[in-house]
Amino acid sequence: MTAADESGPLERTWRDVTPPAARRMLAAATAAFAERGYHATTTRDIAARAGMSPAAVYIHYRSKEELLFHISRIGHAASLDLLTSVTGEDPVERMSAAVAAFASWHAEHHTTARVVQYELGALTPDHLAEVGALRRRIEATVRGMLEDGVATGAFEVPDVRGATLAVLSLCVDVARWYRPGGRRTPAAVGALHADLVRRMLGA
Amino acid sequence: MTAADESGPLERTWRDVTPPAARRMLAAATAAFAERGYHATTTRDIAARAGMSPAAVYIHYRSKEELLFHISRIGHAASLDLLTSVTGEDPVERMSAAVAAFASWHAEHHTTARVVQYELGALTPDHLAEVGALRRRIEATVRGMLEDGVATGAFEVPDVRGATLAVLSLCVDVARWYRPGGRRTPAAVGALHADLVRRMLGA
DNA sequence: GTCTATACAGAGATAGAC
DNA sequence: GTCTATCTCTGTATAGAC
Repeated sequence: MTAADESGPLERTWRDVTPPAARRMLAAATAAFAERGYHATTTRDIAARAGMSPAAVYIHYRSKEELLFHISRIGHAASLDLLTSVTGEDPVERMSAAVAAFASWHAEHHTTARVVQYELGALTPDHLAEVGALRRRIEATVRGMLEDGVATGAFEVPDVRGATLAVLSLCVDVARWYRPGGRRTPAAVGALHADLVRRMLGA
Repeated sequence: MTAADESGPLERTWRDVTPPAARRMLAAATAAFAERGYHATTTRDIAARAGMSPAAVYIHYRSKEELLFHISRIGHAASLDLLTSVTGEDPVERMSAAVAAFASWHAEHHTTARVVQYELGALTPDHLAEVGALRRRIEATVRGMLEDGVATGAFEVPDVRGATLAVLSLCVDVARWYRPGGRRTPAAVGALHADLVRRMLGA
């Protein structure tokens, strides 16, 4: 699949971005930023991947950083949605479902996830603040699930904040090591991590 | 502590690098790469942090990438040393000591660790291959400890390779979120992670 | 070994035609 | 909205004096 191909399931992240040219640019920039990093990527790279001229980048985005910001905001919102849409009576079940979804998202969408997790430093202070608010909600959601389980006695952890950090670490780090076509499918990564987290939390 | 200050314990990583000017440059480059990323760092930044002229970078290093390579190689070797120097009869004790050491290293030396873990993509193919060999030894060392524990029945894990990946994830990701002056000391991070890993492995 | 000065290439962003 | 052409600045690396 090329960066400009929007038909695959991987590109449903940009579904709501219009017009199509802006969406292609976003997908192209995500691929480029994930592969080489924000600062190593040139606006010419992005334009070429999107099949357009170098100047076309600036039709829909004011700057290269604004492109990054949109990717980061949409990516953070998508992963937050994933966590908040988890349901279930049992805290252990909720946590398992959340970890499976979150970890497999970091595998399936490892390009977007890499930009989301590792390019925060390239955002302007204002944009970083906006994304930071989403990140705090993500952390609070996981911590809430953990506290629920501790309250019912389903989890047994000495340090809730530390355990929250560890759960997020396990999932986020998937974006660093995951390679498509490797030993594990995204679903398998999710299942593996859900199991490891259950044990880590003493469920 | 400034980047050029070599007296602190944090700078013992570069102890064996001579002459002193080359060591200062390495420490300055590490600080800059960790703070802003390799590609966002200019050779002028590095030189200024080391208190020298822009051209001084090229007295001891052929290129900016060579500077990165030295940091990466020394950093990888240091963290591998940490793991291989762990001793003890009991596999659980060995794993706990290894995780505590490895995780706390990623906190204490979070600047070096960030360069080591997140700037591999900026290395030339030859340099990446050399560093890759060290990385495989690091992974094999952790996997070996895990297999030892499984053999004696001290650990109970369904997927040894997956668990190895998870143990490394937990430790490596410390370099991403750790901030000095935060809630936890490096030693506390090490202890927390050693405990979480013990439980994750069913010890 | 270190400096000042600078060559050369490449990057982000804009102008103006279509 | 998209293109071609280009402006301007910055960045890596080198030359040559001291």
